[in-house]
Amino acid sequence: MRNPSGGSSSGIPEVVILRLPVYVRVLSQLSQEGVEVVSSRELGERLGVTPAQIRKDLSYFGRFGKQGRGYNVGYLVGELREVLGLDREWNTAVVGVGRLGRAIINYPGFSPEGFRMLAAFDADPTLLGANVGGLIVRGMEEMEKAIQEMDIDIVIVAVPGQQAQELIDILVTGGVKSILNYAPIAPRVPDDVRVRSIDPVLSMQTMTYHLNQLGVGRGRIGKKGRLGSPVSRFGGRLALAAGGRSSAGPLPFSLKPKPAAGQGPLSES
Amino acid sequence: MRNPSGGSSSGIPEVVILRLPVYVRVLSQLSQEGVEVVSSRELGERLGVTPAQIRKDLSYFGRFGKQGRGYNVGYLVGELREVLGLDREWNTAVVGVGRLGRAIINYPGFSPEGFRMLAAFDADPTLLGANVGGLIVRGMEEMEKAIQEMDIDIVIVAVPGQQAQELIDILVTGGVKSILNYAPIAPRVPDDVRVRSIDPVLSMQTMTYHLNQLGVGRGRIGKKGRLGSPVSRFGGRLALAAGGRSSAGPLPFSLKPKPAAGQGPLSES
DNA sequence: ATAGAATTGTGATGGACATCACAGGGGTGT
DNA sequence: ACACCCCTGTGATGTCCATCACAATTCTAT
Repeated sequence: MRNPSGGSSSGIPEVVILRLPVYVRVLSQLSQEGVEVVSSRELGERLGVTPAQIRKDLSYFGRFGKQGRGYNVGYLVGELREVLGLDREWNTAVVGVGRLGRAIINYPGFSPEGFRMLAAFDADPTLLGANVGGLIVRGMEEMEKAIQEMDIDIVIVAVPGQQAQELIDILVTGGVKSILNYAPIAPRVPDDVRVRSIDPVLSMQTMTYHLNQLGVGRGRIGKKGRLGSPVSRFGGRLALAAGGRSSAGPLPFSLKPKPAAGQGPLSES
Repeated sequence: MRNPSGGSSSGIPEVVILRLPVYVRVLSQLSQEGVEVVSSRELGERLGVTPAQIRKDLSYFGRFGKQGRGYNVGYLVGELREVLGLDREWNTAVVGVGRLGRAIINYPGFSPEGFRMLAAFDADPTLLGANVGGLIVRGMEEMEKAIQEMDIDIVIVAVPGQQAQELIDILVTGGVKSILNYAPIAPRVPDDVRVRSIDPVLSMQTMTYHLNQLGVGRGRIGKKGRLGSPVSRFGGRLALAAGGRSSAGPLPFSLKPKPAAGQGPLSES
């Protein structure tokens, strides 16, 4: 495969793309505060990122700064918004109109950012025709056609885990290229499809490791009990005072699925 | 700073910790399906990860497998749950009981995983005393004391962005070491505090970049308009047919905040 | 004008981590 | 009991990307 790393086929690393929206957000805020010029150092302090990283990230897309001075906030935010496609509107649909799906549809944060919620689908016939946040719930059999006709760009998956992979497969077959997945699974998709997963439980479970190392709240035993043998080894590296950093290491998964070729791996974000 | 990379002070890379919960999830599923033994190859196919990565990840914590055979599913899942602290219960509290906070409190996914929702706080006096999903909403002035008395391990932040950093500062001062942040900000915390952020809009905004490269749905112009100059450069790397992979590159932020020393950078996950 | 201070953009460097590749061990069938 | 196949655990290797460090440029003050 041509593209050994995380970048799309242009030479821009995926990590960089993942940081841009954060830059945009902070820059927009600065702009609203009336700040006209900002240096990579100031921006870095505000974000907890090194100035060098910011400069290098931006350099992938152009030369937006002025030596000795910094970046014009309004200009830079505009350029970045254009790079990210945030100067456009994007059509989205939600599949799964349960508790979660309804919360998503009613979430007021998408629309101001240019994400138009245009359709909702659910397999439950009793929901059919219901009005949820201004959308009429449609059946699954309409989905593929409707997505194409309405020119949906991004589909938000909010169905139970058991049905999620199957749904995602259908979406992929139907030509959907971007999926925001709320189901607690590790979706598999082809290389040209992008999935981001939102999974609060996973996030919590990665924090418990560090709490555990800290020796926090010992004594509360879960009801779920061990599934395996009771032997407790720990590879020899007990590491008291695990402390550690909060900052983010690179994320969970990066691999290039060697075995199941043609399939993307675990989701991002 | 001792710990140059992403790992906590033990030698275990943070990326590895971030993958473990996913392994646990798939292993639990296999266990329920009655599978008793699994090889790193099979596991890798199921997850979209190379077998070598799985073996190496597991090797940080012990030698759980058997040559020529694979891993005993029940045993492995038990060991990993112990490593992650998933064999215990964890006390959590929610701050911010608006639309989002209520959805979080009522989310049925936490409790089966051992996360006990024990308290809810909000600054809005009209919410004080209200019963939300079985929790009585308390005022912010009670928060710090209550968190300590109730032995809260993880605090979920669901307040508006403007108040989020201030709240997080208070939590940190109060000794909270793990925060799940739903506010659309890049929280700054000291190195010994862990934050994971959940930010659907950010996730969407990283996908639009690739859609844009694909030339999807050109012609829909956002209302928000450009903020900066109209000049449209693109650093020379136009990259048609951006295709690219869906798989996850490492995550957005990893840095070791060089400037603002002692502060953690952008959130994880 | 000129000196000095600040800041960008980028080649070079280094570190973290994914992948490779193989020695060592174990199971199975004849 | 032997031969064969399979699979783990891990040192060695390679890749990606964050950081460094500096030449080039711009602004400010005098």
